[in-house]
Amino acid sequence: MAGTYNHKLIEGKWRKKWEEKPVNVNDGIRPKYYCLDMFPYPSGNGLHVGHWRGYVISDVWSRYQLLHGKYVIHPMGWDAFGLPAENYAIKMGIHPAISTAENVANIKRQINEISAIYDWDMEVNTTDPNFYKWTQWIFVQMFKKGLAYEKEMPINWCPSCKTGLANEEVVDGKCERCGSEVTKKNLRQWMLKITAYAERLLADLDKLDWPEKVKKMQTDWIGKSTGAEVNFKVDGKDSVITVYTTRPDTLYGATFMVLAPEHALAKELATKDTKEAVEDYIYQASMKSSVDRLQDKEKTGVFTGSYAINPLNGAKVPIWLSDYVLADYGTGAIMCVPAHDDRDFEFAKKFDLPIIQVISKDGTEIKDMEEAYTAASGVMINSGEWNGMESAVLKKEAPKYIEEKGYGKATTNYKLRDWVFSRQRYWGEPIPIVHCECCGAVPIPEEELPLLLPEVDKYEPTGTGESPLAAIDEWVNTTCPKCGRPAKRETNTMPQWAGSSWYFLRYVDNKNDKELVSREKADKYLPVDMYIGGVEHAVLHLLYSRFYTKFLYDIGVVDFDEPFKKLFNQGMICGRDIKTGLATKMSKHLGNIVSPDAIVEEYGCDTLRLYELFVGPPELDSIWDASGIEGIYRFINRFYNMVVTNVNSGKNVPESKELLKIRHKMVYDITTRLEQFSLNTVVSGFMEYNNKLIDQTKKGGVDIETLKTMVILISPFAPHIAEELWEVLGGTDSVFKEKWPEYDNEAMKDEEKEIAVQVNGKTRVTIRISVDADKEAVLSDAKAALGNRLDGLTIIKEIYVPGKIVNIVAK
RNA sequence: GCCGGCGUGGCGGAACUGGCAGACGCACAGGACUUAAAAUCCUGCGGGUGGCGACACUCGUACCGGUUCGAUUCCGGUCGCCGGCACCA
Repeated sequence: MAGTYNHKLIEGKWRKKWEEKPVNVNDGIRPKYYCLDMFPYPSGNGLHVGHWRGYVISDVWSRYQLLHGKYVIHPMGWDAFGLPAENYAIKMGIHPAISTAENVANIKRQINEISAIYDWDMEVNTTDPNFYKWTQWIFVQMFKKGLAYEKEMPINWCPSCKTGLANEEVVDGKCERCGSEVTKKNLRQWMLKITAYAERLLADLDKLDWPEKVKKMQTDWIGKSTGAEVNFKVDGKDSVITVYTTRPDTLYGATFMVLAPEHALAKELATKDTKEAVEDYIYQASMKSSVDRLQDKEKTGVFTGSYAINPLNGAKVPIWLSDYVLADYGTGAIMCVPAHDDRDFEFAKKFDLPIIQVISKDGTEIKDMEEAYTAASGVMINSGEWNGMESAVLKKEAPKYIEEKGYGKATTNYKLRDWVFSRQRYWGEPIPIVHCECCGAVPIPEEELPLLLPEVDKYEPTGTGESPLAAIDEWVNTTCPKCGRPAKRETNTMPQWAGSSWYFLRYVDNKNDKELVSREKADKYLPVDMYIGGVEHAVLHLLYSRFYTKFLYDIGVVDFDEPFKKLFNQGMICGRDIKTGLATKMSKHLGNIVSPDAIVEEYGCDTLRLYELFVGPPELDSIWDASGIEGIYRFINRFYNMVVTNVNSGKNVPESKELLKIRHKMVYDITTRLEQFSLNTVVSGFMEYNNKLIDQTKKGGVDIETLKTMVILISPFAPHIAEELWEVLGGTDSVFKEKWPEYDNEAMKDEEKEIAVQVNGKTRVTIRISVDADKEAVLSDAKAALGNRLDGLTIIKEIYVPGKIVNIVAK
């Protein structure tokens, strides 16, 4: 009987049948369920087993929804703009469109090996003009609403990629993509005003069924703080300096003020004596890269020679410049309270500035402070009319007070910055703008979209801050759509995020040439119910997509303002570093990429699907260890043989109480584990129940209904063998036309149970009890089972937790 | 530095709201079948002590302590690893 399972025959047979007759079709009646994968970048390296895992997880979930009577929207597409294809073009002289198409074909072949229920009629590709037409259209809408604007500014510049980067793309002062140190460069940039949505992006996180970790990362990234802006007059001048503080309660403790070197007033605050030093400091600061600025541990600064007046008490405080104050956050100027802020304390110590304590633990002043007192609560001292107040209370009331007195106003600030949206590279969506001397920046009329990416001779970035498009005169020179006079095209392209920020909307209406998505289809099929992908997109892609969706909601394209209701982040599959043996990311460079192709060939798709899940909890990183595959393959064989043996025996075993109990428990276990996304334990559950049913087979056989139930349960995980066995069990149509089984608590109940009997918390024996036995009966059984173990002990307490445990406390 | 998460056999990992720690699988060992091997099937498999023996006792979920009849689970502290943020006033 053994060895009759043939994965090649079975998988080939069902793949063909599904192709002829898909199992997931839209009949217009079933409710929709949208289960989305983060679409891949079509890399030349192809897929490795780590990519597979995410796609297996989403397919299991999709098929599970299918078995709940849903029409599952489960599409796939390609995030195909971006640097690797362009770098390859520079090296090999092959047009990115060609290498991208080759890579797409290869990866599509690999994805089909998964046998997921992807609907390829919905396929999208961000580099397809029919797709990027709408990426450009969104940009034009944003421009019209004032959300896309130009700005000359120092931006993060990667000297290796020769392009500007968004803040989010700079990691530890280095380029997220290539690891080069990021410098600053003054360039005219297109910006998207994501800050206009900061509050909504923050508040609406509450609506989402997302991992807390991701919500927290977004919360931190948005970085909301509340406080007050306070106006300080400059002594002897007309100027006013506004500072932002989250601790207006400490205003009496402000002993100096610091401005960012880039602050507009920095130069004019200098006096005759300080002019040279001040200008030198400003120059030095402008030369520093962001990395230098971060790495300087020691604080630097220079006194301007001017003083500011504290509006509250009229105190004269010196004004300093220092690069520890950021120019682009708050007002670029701060009041310094060294007694209660670590950074101000350090600065005060270094430059010997006064320290005044205004919050105290118990009303007394600390003598010779050695570090700032940063505790959030305490009693106010040295603070005039505020003395004796609780600082936490004052912190809340002070902004109002400051506003009433006319010293400033209550303010909210966000760390989130506007999004640097232009890239000086070739392989991206051209920004659909024309620069006209008379009319300024003019968007290309919507009916002229898409603005096609032209052919170029050289893909190489110029390095001057202009994209290769700038070299194509006949493309650059055009006429103004508004006044018709000669004008020049914008030559920057969009970042890779542009397409991925909205692609999920397009799948459901990918051939529409009138609209981005019809409102009818959007209402019917969107938004995404479940989004599955890696945690590396926790801020970038997921924040941008939320921003785009909110914008499209505001202009009436869609009727929802959050794109992804539920999010699941799968862990990475790591390889081992060949030298050190340590777990590490799979990479071509390390030569430790495991391709799924050979595994599918040898063991089959079902085995690999199950193994991908069995390696560990889906949300955690796992290390790939090929030796475990054998175990799954053995399990599939045993399962196949178990079912076939029972069918061939011709016994037609009736469903006994025992079999019924196994069946219902099995449905309960598998369903609850699956609902909790504990997919590794679902697989081990299949093994457990298979072992039980093998026992039953030996004892006399298993009834058909139980076999059918197990086949349905396993079908989302191992669809080919499930279909095959469904047919063996007499099914005439696909197993995916069935309903997910339900369990009955009554049928699952045990009449008898084995429980542990403990003495002083240590298990001594186990006894079998009837579930509805009363406490006395159980305790007397337990004592009898313990026998002479209680001899010489005095029983202090007897505990029986019904159906669980007996514990006798004795001395 | 701040904020999260984690730490269980030789290995991957289980253990639902505190209730028999180590499910399931890998590796390993022994046995059956076979002329033999592979495959398959059966048995064992955290450490220690005692016993020919079924077994008994004991330690054990990073470490120290606490709460509890009972702690891998809850609380406090220490160490280690991983992730996020990092002069945001």
